[in-house]
Amino acid sequence: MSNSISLVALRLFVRVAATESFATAARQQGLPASSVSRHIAALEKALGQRLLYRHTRAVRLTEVGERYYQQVREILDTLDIATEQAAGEATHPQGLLRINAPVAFGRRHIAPQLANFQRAYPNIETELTLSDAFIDPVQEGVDVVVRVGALNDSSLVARRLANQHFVVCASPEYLEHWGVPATPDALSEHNCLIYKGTRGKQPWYFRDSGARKYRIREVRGNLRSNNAESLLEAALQGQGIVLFPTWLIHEELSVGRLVPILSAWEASGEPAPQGIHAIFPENRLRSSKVAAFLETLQGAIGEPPYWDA
Amino acid sequence: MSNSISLVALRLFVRVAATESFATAARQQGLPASSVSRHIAALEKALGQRLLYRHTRAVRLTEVGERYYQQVREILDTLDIATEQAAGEATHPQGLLRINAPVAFGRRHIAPQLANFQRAYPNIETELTLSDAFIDPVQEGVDVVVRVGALNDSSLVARRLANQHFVVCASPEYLEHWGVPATPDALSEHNCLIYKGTRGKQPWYFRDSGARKYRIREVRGNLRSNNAESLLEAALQGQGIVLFPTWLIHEELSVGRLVPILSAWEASGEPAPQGIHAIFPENRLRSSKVAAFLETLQGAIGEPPYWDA
DNA sequence: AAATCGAGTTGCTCATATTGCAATTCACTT
DNA sequence: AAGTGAATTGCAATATGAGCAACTCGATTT
Repeated sequence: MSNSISLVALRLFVRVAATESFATAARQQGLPASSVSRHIAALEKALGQRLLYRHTRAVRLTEVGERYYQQVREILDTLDIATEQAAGEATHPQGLLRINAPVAFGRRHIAPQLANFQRAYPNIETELTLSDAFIDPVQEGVDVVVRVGALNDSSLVARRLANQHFVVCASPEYLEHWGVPATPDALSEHNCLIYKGTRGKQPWYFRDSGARKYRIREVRGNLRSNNAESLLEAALQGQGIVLFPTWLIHEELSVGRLVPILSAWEASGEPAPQGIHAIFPENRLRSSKVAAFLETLQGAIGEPPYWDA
Repeated sequence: MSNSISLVALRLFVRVAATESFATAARQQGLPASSVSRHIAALEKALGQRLLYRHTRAVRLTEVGERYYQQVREILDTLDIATEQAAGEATHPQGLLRINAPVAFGRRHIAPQLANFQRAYPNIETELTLSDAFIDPVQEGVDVVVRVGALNDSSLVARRLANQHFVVCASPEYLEHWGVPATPDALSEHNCLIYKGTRGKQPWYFRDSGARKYRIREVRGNLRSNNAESLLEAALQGQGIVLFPTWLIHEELSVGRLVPILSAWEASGEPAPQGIHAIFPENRLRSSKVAAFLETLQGAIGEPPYWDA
């Protein structure tokens, strides 16, 4: 009987289905796992159908569970938006806003804005998590995810917050000691600190001012890392030359602890320009909390972004 | 907080909004009025918004209430359909099916079919209410409404169950005593029992077999009623001539208690052919209960309907 | 003008459902 | 073979909703 179904049960089901785990669903909702178990059981009993296969190690949706999950997720989202609107939150947004961002970008450009944001919207509680691994907002139950660089898919909506510019630079001490390279080719004579992530060594791209295509320039050096801030640290200590997006080093550039070089060329860490995006499930598009946050953030960053101005 | 909202509260809110009354909503859901009051109050508290104006005599939706009502109604319908599907009811429909039909048609052609239907779908509980006043399925919380004749609006979906044919007829005794009119014009010499409903006296229409348009023929008589079965009763007792749809009198025709006359003409109680329709909210379209019922009913009626065969 | 009626709300008690914790089971990992 | 993480089950404390009755308020009736 559809009358014996409870909203919490549906919410929990969606969380369990998204995370494929009773335990993390329980944690996300701040309930004991036992409650989750029982709610799901009650839901299954009400439907007379098994929604999830419980393997010891993993939880998998059954066929009907899969269909039901998709439908219920959509329904709950719609309900939440409708409720939010009715609650007048469209004019005075309130509630919990969960944000996820990359560590470096989040610390530099999200966290500092949060105070402003909270002041403008005192009824919004924010929860900022920083992580560099890609986060699926629907799986994690997060409202907005900020990502730098390429977007893979999907059923998610992205909004460009800013464009990304790279500069080649080094500390004054380094340049004084080793000289300033005059052309990209000259970099082969220098110690270049290279980012090496999951996609291998990040090549350095250059193009003449005004040219359309970037060309790869081979560079070498004695330090590679998958952690940008370590490379930055090394560069500050005069160990070598780095290629970084401006949002990461605008502070160091402005106080002169790093000096841009090769300014006659445009450099990049990507074969094509990449932006900084906010990503969220399609349904969150109309959430006033998300809208308010993005509006504030976009406004604070500006166009061009303040770190490039 | 959208988390403190309960499904029952939403269901009750929809019922209250549809009926504009706490009391009837309570009755429909089989709950004490106090519970309804408290659930609505809780919902309003959760939203921080008043959804309904309580005037002593009537309950009216506020502006936000109106919007929320539309949205929630849609959401609940969607949820119910999804749940029904997940419960495997698509293959084995079950649950409660609420049907409303006009008194005369319902008694003759719906009620007798119900037994068959119940046998075919033993898990469906049916609730048949008969009433001649037009019923809004969403307001009354009914799944299917059967209506004869013109459809007014609306946001509802209609499905034609059968076409309606009229015949002019009288009892053998009447015809023996007063003679058989040879043409429609001759009716002016006879006692015609006329239906007089909310739209005034129902005129009688005739056309030659094959002609396209009906023409009104004035008729008179000493009995008018807004109740078809009273006229029928009078006709059976030899009081006069009646014009009725075949579904109403096929029994009497087949046993000879009424005899059709003027068969060379096509008669009608409406200026244009009118059908018999099943009406339901758009969302119920995909309800397997409703689908099963309509399928069974349509099959039982046949094409042409059994009362015309 | 007083009385009545219908509709909604509020107070109170009782039954039921839910929570949270502890104990148990189970399958996989070390 | 023991250990671990994840789900389920049992149980006591608690919170929640149902149901009934009393109460308020405004409109219609007498």
